[in-house]
Amino acid sequence: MSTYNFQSIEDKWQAKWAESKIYRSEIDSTKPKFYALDMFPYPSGAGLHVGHPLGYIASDIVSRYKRLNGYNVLHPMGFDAFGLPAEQYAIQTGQHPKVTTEINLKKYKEQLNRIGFSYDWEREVQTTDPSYYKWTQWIFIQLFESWYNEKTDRAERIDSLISIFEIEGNINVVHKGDQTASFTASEWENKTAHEKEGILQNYRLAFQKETTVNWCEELGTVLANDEVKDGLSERGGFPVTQKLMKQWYVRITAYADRLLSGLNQIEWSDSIKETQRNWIGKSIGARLRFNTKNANQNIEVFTTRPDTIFGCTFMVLAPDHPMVESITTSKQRDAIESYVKIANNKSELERKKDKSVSGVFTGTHAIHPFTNKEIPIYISEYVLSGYGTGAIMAVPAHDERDHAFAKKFGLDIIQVIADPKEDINVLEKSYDLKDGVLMNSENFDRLNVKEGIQAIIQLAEERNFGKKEIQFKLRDAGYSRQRYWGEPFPIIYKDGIPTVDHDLPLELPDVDSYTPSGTGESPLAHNTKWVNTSSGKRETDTMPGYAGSSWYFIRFMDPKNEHTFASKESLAYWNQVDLYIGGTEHATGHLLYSRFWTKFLFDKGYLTFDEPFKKLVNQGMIQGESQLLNTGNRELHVPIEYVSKDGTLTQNKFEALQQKDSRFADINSKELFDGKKEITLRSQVEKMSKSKFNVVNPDRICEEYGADTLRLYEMFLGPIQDSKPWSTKGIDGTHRFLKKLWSLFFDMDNQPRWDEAKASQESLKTLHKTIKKITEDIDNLSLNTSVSQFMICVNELSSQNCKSRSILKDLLILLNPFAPHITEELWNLSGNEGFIGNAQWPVFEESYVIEKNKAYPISINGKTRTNMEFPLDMSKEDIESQVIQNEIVLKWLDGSPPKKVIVVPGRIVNIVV
RNA sequence: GCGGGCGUGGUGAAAUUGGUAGACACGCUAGACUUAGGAUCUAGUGCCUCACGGUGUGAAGGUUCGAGUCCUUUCGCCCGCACCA
Repeated sequence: MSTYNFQSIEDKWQAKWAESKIYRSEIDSTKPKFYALDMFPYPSGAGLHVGHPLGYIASDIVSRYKRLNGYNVLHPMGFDAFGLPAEQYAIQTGQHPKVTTEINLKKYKEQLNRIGFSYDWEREVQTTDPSYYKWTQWIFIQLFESWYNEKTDRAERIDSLISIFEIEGNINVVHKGDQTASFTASEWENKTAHEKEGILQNYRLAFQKETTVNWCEELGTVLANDEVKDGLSERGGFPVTQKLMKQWYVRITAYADRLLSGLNQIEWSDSIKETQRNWIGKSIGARLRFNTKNANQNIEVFTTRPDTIFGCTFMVLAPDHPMVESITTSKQRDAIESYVKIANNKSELERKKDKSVSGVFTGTHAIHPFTNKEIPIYISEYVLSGYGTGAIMAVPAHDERDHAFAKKFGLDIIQVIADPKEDINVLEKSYDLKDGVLMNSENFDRLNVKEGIQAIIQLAEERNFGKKEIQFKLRDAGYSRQRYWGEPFPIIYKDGIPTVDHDLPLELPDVDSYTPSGTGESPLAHNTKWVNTSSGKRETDTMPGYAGSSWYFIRFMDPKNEHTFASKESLAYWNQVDLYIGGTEHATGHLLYSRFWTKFLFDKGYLTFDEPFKKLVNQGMIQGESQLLNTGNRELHVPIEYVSKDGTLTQNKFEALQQKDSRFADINSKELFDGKKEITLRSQVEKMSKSKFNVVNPDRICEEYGADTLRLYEMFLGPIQDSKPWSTKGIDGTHRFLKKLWSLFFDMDNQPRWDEAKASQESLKTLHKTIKKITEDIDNLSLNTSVSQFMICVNELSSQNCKSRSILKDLLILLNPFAPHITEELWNLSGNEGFIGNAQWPVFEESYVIEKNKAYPISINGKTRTNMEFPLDMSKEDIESQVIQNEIVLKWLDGSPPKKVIVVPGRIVNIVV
């Protein structure tokens, strides 16, 4: 057998690799390690399309390359299988989600294996496996039993906090958590167990809180902020409303600062770092207290612009601010109440859509802390209760939103910042920039904005009505889902107090129905036998999707350990993920939660690193090329398998389609084709999805061209970071390349071509150019240009009629990471021992590529006109004197002497005329 | 509105970081071999022009001997965040 029969080659080697377990990875302290990770997939029923493996191929190339360079490589794969889609599917079909998940998972694995990845499948993890989620539950317990000590700036055991309370109360405790009234040791002793737990919940890193949450009626569950897009659920696109519920939370806000600063020490793309910075949303400002007239109360506001306080002419509270009721005067009560009612009934989506200015006066005034002027207090929807203190000091001259409000309600607008560049009229338009000097601000006039902020905070602190404060947009992450298909909480309520169930794993029990109860209770609540234990009732909510995915990269290091989530030894050896490849859609979800959990486990002394992913690369999306048929009154997506390569649809195919697809059934085929054999369809690039009938399945490509061609082609399409449309047209080029490679080894009569003769200088040069380029490209993850270089290399070796076995052998090693099957086969056929994966990466030898001469481009006024070859060591002067005598140069000089001649040795000659 | 990124042939894209723009492929054109080709090989292919030559990296300026690359302005597209005080 010596023609390129990719199917039998690929089947054969995949079986041999699996049999010989050549991708098994074990700790080996004699070798440097490399941890290459893919974002593990969520196995849906649709299977993989060609877009999914893009990143997997790239990380597989790097993994194989690192192995050839002597690294001990950890390259695992697993499945994230808890969550909504599987459960929705289970409800629809009445099957247990475990069953459907297993079917999907099997299909995914088959598809992945067909592409020839070098995964160590012995390390596979599934988030739904009790031996895995045992440790997800364990980490939750660690969070529950920890608090964040601001003094040491790390998470510590809750036991130690309780000891402090017992000795001295909470007076000296500084923590990152919810505000807590101070108490002494004896006050602590006298509290009931309930009260104590209530206080501890303000400190715990996993805690319960009753708040307004994103409630999705259709899905019957609460969603995290990053699971909601524009007021609709990310999964399914159902409306999301606000609802008051008691929920579990994890205190990611305690880590806000460290999540922000940690970004500076990891190699991630600017855009994803920026997205995380935005999401964390740190702003430095001040908390200021305003007294109210008559009503003996203080209103606290958060502002980033304390320098503008002299321009504050009114205040605004969020409609659901707790003080609204108490400060509203009887005269205003009706108006306020009806406004609050309307505001509360609005869904998130309605509220976002409505940009109109509205509000109501409470009837009460506040006292300006500097001028002692009375300023009215309003409520308005434009102030959000969830940010800052839910109340603002309004400075219409320097805030666009306040300005609009002031205009509408006829309130004063006082300019307190002068624009250094031009005269401005703040009555027309607010001046929001942090650039300028203070005015109308008594003693603070002439300070610039930065100085003004400092000075006013200082004075506020001295006079005891405010202090410097930092606010984050980042919210604590909701951790409860009222659904079945997730990790159960290891929590039992004893007399209403949540206590830890240490008997792990707490397995997910069976239930009669997966349908949400609609009352906000999880389906688990139906299983009373499970819920009611001898020591109390179990928590019936389950954990969110990100619970299992936040730490899976750790479990891969030691996936079978029954005693701990991963041994100290394996953690110390495999350490951080060196290269993580995945989609950008996880920017504020998975990637942020993983960083949070890593930092937490680091604080607890379990990890020696506090950033999980050293380098992150986001692969672009592969879009589909939809084919649209114009039927006169509408355009229909034609399934791509019916469309010819040139984008036409034949009448025969169309009629076959009519039999299968009811969308086309009532179209009159004769009228549509009107005597023509085929119709040209309109193609359109859009998301690859089942609903657009444009999905290209990698199995089909493997069948028709082979996995090696698929791998090469996906890389050849362009930089992995870029999104690009899939076009099956271009794939012939990479397939042809593999055939050309084959014909370097075997001639047309299938006879071996190679010999043991010494390689020519030319071929050595081609080879070493290639070694250099491929090595650099893989290090930079510029894999598209690598494929080009391979093509150049094979083209050159072909035209050189290269037969040197040593050259061909090195070429196979270089190409192996990209096309593992064909290279393994040729390696074997051309008489090499063992697996090619055990070979050594060829060493680049500069002497082979050094040139003696250079064909200098000779340009006149920057435009290339001719080429002249000179030795590389020729002096500038000698080159110049020869160039100005050149025929073509003389023609351009047209008799006059050159103004200037620039000779850049080894590069270019430019003549100015 | 703020932030990040991107605009190069008919198409996917290269360009040693300021030095021959369009490598490598797809497609297309012509030819060879072939019973046939959706196989293989050869040549050509940015645009305008018979040609000499001109022109060309979204647009307009600028710096430079020289700009796809640097600077300024501007237009368009994609992504993220968004009454965040």
